[in-house]
Amino acid sequence: MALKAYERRAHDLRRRIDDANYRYHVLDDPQISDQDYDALLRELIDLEEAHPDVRTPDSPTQRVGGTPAAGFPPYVHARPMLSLANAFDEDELLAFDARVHKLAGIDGDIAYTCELKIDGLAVSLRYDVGRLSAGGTRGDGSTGEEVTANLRAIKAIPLALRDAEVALPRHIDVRGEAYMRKSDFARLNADREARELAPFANPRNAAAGGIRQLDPKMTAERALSFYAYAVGEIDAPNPPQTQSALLAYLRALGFRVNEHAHGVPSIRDVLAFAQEWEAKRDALDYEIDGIVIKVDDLVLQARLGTVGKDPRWAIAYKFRAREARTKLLDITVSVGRTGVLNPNAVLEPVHIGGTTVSNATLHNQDYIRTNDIRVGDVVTVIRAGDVIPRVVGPVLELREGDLPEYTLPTVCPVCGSDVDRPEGEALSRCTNATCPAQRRERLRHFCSRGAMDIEGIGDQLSAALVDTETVRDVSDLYHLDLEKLLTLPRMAEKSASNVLAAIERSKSRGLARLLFGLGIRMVGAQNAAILAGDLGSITALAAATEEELLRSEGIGEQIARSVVLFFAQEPNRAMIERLAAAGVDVTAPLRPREPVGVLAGKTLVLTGTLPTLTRDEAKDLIVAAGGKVSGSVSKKTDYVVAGDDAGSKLEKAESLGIAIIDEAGLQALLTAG
DNA sequence: CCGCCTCGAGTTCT
DNA sequence: CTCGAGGCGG
Repeated sequence: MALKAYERRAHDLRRRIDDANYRYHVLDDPQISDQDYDALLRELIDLEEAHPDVRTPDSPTQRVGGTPAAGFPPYVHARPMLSLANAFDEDELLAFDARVHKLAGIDGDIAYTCELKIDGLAVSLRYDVGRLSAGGTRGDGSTGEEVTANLRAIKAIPLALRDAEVALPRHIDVRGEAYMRKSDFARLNADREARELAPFANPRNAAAGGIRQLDPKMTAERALSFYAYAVGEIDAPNPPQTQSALLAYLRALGFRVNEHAHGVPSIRDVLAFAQEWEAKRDALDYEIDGIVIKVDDLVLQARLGTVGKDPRWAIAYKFRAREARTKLLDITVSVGRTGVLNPNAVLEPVHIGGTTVSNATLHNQDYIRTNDIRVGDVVTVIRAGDVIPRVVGPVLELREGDLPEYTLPTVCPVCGSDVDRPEGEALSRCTNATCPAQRRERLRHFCSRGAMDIEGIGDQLSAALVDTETVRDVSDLYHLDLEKLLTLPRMAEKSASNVLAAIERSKSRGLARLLFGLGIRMVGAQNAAILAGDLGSITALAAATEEELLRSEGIGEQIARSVVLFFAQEPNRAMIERLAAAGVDVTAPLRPREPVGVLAGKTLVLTGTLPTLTRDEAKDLIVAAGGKVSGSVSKKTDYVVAGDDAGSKLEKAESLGIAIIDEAGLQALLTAG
């Protein structure tokens, strides 16, 4: 059957536009001018409008066609999108290589593929018989959000695969990174600033926001780009057998593949690649935060398998902490719940690695003095292995004129009372226990998760309650009513009754958490639990002498004195009476002398993020089984429970030869008895 | 009295 | 997570 003339023309236009797209977005080698491109697209749009029957789903006019979705449906990955373990230095890369050798039972060199780790958003694209049928974000690795319409708006993502060089796969999931070029990011932010919108902190955030736009037109405006680097489920004749072949295959199918990806014969070449790109990263037009190393042989990859969510055949080498220079505009001083004066650096906002830093703690007077940090200095700020930025010191050659040395105020910046700094101690404290700042912070602490866990009372509401004198001490919480709450700003029926319900629920937390919540100096969660378990009730505690308290494990003179002092004060005694009278549980089950349970006498340390349990849940389980949870690893530690992104504690455990288990291992221990 | 171990307190940004 | 400091064993 003969095609009508306009059908042939539509087909021809689509082919030429797709080709121009491919050359422009994938090959970076445009052959026709923007004007010519626009003319072709215009003609096709007009043609399709005149003859809707010639419109096809993969027509270039359909990139921004989809209707805006309300929220995103879940997108289930046929094969999970894995996360990567991190290496932070060469030794860890070498350790990775050694592990691969050991697991694979190979003596000679192992070939790897090195790829730049682009800082964007990982997505998965599903192609059925050569056509983009769906796409989603990584999410938790097994389920993400279905954002097909938005992914179609990214011009570097082919709507249909090319079959010129390789046979089309019947089905393929292509994984890659959606990202924003630095130049596009700069343009976007300039535009947003002109429109008085808040600029994005970095290209990654802008890209992620772009993908999650409800209107695909907005995604298109973000000018996102895409690099393909992996394949999930695949059903194809002669699929590639190595990662390097896989990248070539993706390129043949019409994807952009990063041109710096590079196969190497051994780990030594990986180190060279890492060094090269750590030095050259700023020259690229996109952000990278490291490199990804994969075992090249896909059969060997499959043999090595995964542990948890991390493949054993790949690792991410993260570049060392980023540092930046910025101006120290001011030093402000805040007052903590114990009265400690905390100097904070107010910085001219500066981008470090992924985020904008504008505040950083300066710890105390000594830290400021020893690092010679002065207001007005240009300072160096780093973000090390942790996420918390640190002001390391001034850039002395940029210091202008005579800047005065900084000294902490000698009176409290909030209430004006005297500040006390005992001989030899690092911290200065406001001496006024009724200082509004201290009262706000004490209330916040009382309501915090580890203490009475009152949902809805955070720093905002704590401050409002204290400042309006609605709550003078924590016992007043239990005499609040709707009427009083509704007088506060941003408080309506709904939230007020939620808060009241949360307060009601908090009455049954028990003595250990109550004691911790009271914020007695030197009594944290651990000591509170010990004291509660040994004395059983707040009346017993209030009546106890120093000598009696000293019998408890880990309680020495200082702590005992602090507890006695707290209960000797009349306002505190009155507060406790009121708490008990309001129905707050002020008792605790007495601790058995010898812990019982399968973990009796065992000390465990938690690190990283566990797959299903929260840190608190894991801790509760261990304690219930008679075990102890400690914050730091030492010779006395029996097990380290390691989850995702485990930090230095894991290293320490390895160096001390302490048993390391994962969540499943912990569950096994718990059920063993 | 010294050194190890543990605990407390405070921390940035999204 | 890190620092400072209290508790306690050697």
